[in-house]
Amino acid sequence: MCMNNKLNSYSEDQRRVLNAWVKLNRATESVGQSDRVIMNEHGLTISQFGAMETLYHKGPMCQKELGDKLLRSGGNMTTVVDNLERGGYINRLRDENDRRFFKIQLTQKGIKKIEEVFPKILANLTNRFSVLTKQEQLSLSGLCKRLGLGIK
Amino acid sequence: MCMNNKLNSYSEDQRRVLNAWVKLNRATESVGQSDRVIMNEHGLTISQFGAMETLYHKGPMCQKELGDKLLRSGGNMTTVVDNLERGGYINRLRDENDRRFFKIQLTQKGIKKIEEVFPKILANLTNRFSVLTKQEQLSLSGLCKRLGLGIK
DNA sequence: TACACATAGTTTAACATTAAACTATTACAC
DNA sequence: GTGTAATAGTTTAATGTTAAACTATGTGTA
Repeated sequence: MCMNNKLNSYSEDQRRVLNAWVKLNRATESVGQSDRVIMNEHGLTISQFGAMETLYHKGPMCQKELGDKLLRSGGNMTTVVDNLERGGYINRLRDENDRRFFKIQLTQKGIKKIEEVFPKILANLTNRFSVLTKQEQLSLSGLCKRLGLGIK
Repeated sequence: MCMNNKLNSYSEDQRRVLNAWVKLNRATESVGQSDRVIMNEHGLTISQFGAMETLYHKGPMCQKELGDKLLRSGGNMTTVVDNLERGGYINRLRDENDRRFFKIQLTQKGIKKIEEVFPKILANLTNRFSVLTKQEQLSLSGLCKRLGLGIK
């Protein structure tokens, strides 16, 4: 039926990997985009929410560490932290022991915002993941952890 | 030990969902970023590769359809297709039956490029997914498909 | 001390991405 | 037929994102 039979030219192993990658990507984007709509309704971007959520749950840290946790480049962290600072959600505190570092910490306004938005994101995630059983959620976690870290 | 015990304030159900979401995101980003390095070495961005790969495997289509498949906005497709057209990788063909549409199709240069780069991406994916058994890859596909589409 | 090297952060150019407002074209109801 | 709604695509403003070159600061060694 299909005019394009190029996918048939790949081995079974290759098709299985391609299919897994496409499904993984689509699931991540689909859930992520439903989160984004909620964040936007509260005036935050995905990156801003991600940075604020990390600072909220893991405490103050420097930009480099934040970028490492969020898998983002240093230049990108400068941009995102600039915009959060302009919005009054975070402060940059120069580390006087080692002046290369800033300690990034949430302001009261930032704490209030993340405490307002995070429960709504959590509710959305709980809803999205409710199509999987508890065991399936644990299974997905385990598979993704190994895939992300390269652990057999 | 940890100064921030906020995560302990969530229910077991909530922590399981949060953990699954973090792991899913990290795995997708980790694999995606390894793909990106390869694409960049060949002068393509992730979006450009994604559009060309879709056109290659599914045949010519209009921008809207391409955007639907890639989960991207219409405005974004204009940008990406503009840049691909400027690079000589695709052509816009006006549909004379319904002049609202363009048919986007790969040029010979585009076909040559995707046939050069796609095998390297496929090799990288095969390598990254090799930490999972065949059964685990199939299991991951199934879980992600249901999560992405909201199917119990 | 001086100099090489490493690390944190910034800047720039190029491209990606969205929402929203917009144009052009087609479909449909009356 | 005419007007209204729907659809494909474009534009704009704002933000995100990277790589690469850069500044500032600290480390370590000769």
